[in-house]
Amino acid sequence: MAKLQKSIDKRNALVKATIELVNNNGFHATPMSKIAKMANVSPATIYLYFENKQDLVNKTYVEVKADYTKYAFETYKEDMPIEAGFKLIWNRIADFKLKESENAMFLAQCDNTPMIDEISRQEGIKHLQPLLDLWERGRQEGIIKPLSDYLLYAYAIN
Amino acid sequence: MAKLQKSIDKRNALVKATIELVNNNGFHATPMSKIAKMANVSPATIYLYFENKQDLVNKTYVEVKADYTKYAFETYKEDMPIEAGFKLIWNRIADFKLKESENAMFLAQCDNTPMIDEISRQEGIKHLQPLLDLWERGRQEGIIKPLSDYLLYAYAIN
DNA sequence: AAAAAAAGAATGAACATTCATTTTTGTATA
DNA sequence: TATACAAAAATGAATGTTCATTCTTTTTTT
Repeated sequence: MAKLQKSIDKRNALVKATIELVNNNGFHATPMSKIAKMANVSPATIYLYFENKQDLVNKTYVEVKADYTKYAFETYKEDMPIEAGFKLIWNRIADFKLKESENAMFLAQCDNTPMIDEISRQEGIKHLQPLLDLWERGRQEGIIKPLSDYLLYAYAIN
Repeated sequence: MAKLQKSIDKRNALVKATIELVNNNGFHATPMSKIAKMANVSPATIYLYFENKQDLVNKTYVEVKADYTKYAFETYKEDMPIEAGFKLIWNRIADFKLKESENAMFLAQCDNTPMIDEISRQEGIKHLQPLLDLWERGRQEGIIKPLSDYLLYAYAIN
């Protein structure tokens, strides 16, 4: 009971400010004082909602990742044909990156940086399980060639 | 002349240490003192080779990016058929990520983070021109569908 | 022996976190 | 319904540390 006395709005504002500031400046270059200011809160108040800066960014990461995967798999059904499944998910991911670009950008930074604790990283990966399952199913049905495995390493072009 | 009095070995050691430490800790969490220590040099010495920390990481980025694109396009010829060209480059990129994973990791961090100055970022993009040209050629020859354009946004799955 | 390179220690600013108070909220009593 | 008061929430300022950069001195090179 007594737990949710603290304003959920304030917490949300802190998470939002974290995303925006980290996107623009990176984790270590965004001081707690600025996060506080953007959320209209005193620096000390952040510590009522989060243990410390690391905890704040870890929790933000896991939450955004959960939103992301929820969106990606929203319309997917496990009994879909492999190819249709991939196309669907692929498209949903594209949508997410377009429509929620702030969030997508934040995830990209977290995923390519040592800024998130290993534990929270694992936590985030768990949400991707449906995709890994689909991959495995495609493999077993012989639709995914061994070659693809190797090519996967080049999934991004910067 | 007088310029290259300073040891190229020392400079290389600094660049190498930067890559390793930034990979493990991120830009802002790797102190100049540690970079110096790993390169067997005094902190002050870094400033004989680079203007400041930002300059060190900018230059490191541009150099690694140059290596990367050199490798990616090494065997590519401009008169190749579109598809063959893409496959070749794609494979070379995959190779690079496997064989030079430290460097690839460093680039990924730079490309997904506000840690590099805009100017150096542009500088890095210039090297990718052959790929953009190929893309444009594929478009003109009608081999690349408009749809693909949209899907490009989902080129990565984390 | 002059000039260049390198060193280590010193400086000052930035920042995460804590501390001592103040403000707000919820509730029990009149 | 109004009042008092305890608990929770919020605050702003203080603390102590970390670090980029500079300064002065020493070492190396030519």
